[in-house]
Amino acid sequence: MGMLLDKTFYTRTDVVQIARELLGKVLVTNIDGKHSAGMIVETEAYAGAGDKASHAYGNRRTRRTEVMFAEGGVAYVYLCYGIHHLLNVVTNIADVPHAVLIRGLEPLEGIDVMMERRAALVLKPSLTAGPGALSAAIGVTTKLSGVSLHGAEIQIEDRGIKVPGDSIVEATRVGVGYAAEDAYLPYRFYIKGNKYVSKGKGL
DNA sequence: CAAACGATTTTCT
DNA sequence: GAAAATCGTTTGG
Repeated sequence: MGMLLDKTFYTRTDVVQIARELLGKVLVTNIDGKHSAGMIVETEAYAGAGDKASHAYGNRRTRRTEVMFAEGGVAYVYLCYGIHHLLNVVTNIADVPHAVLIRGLEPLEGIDVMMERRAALVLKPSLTAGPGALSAAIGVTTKLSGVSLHGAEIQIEDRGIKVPGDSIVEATRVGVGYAAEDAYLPYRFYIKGNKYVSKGKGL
């Protein structure tokens, strides 16, 4: 219980496989002195240089995307629409900008903290269903971009939760229609029937 | 230096 | 179902 994922989990080269394996893992944060944790139920892979949907397509290297070029095992947090913080897990070896977007989380611990951060009155799936929503709930902001997943603020644990293969659904990514043919790649994974899976936009 | 846009969510009609 | 909110990053002049 509570086994931190080894660094070698993140430095593997198959980002799609990592995205699939992250389902059922537990994302833990300790931010502003507040603890919260939730099970990952939805992810999307972003395959760097060859993926038009990735910020790092064509090895585009800027101050923002620099974090993705780091060795796997750090967080990449991006601000979208000036409002939402999206949490990604950087994978692969250094200089290969692969990442996995965490899109859905099932609350396990610190639910009161999450609700407080989201100003929610009742616990409902929308608390953590969706990348911007879950980031807000667990206190992740762009200030945490680049921090290690083995550090104090953010960790990902394996608590022995097993996700049966037939409960994993493979699908196309959400909100990346601008990526042309790459928008149809089966890079999205989620746990079948889980209430905390985002609906996405065009489903 | 100025302008356009987005890996989304919420709210209103 | 449609539109607004809102600002850092990127791109062009």
